[in-house]
Amino acid sequence: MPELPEVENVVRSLAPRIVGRGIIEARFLWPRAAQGEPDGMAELLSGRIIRGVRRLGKHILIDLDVGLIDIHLRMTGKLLFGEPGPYARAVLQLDNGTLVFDDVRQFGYLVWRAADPPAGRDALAATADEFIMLVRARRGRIKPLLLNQSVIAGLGNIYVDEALFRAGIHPLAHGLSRKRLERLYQAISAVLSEAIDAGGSSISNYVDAEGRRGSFQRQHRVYGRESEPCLTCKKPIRRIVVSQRGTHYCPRCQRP
DNA sequence: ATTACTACCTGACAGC
DNA sequence: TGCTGTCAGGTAGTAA
Repeated sequence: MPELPEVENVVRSLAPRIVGRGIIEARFLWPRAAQGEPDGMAELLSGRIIRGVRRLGKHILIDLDVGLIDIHLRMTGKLLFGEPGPYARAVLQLDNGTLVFDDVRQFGYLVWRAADPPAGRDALAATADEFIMLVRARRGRIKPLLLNQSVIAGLGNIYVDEALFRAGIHPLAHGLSRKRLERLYQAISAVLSEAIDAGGSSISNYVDAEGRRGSFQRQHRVYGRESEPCLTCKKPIRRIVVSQRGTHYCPRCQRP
């Protein structure tokens, strides 16, 4: 579920409670959350000191005195303080409390790594020139390209649809001009920073590490608005499938 | 390089 | 109340 703005809010809510703390013990309640190495991971994590926490694309990276923890929430992962519930997959006992990795669908993971995971250029960190170069080096349709984390990291289904709408670009467009890519870059930067400021989008169950929901879902212009009137031209928003993902766009405002 | 399809999972919701 | 099918903020693997 979480994309860049949600992960950013998780990181910000995590920082004041975990940076500088020690990890007393790590327990994996679901071995696959440790990518099949629960004992080894628990061993590597216990006794470590947390030096910092940051975001890379959709990854949460917790820097330790030795290596780091790489957490990916995938669709339903959450990090929460407090007692583990029925969907707890891993528990970090810190010297000041308990951090629980919760994940209904069990797609996410929490693993120790010696160094950062591979990732494309972070969508918020990229400059306009970098963004344009990266996109122009590829041939395919714009939506699948923006979803490809090894090119630009952080965008997911909601924010791609929202950014393409704001830029007036059809999700299947390709070979875009420099001018249209500049407009797309501005749209991406704007939608991501507005969403971060709104605490992210909580459509069903996203919450940050303090359990707070976001409110950006109220500012979605196309995502989840199939058949509703376009906020610009009143034409009904259309839903198609692109890359096996529900894709929302305005057939009048977004031309190929 | 790009696309298409399957798989990993559970839960919410619509329609019968 | 079921039951069935569809959908979901993601990504890996495999094949064409």
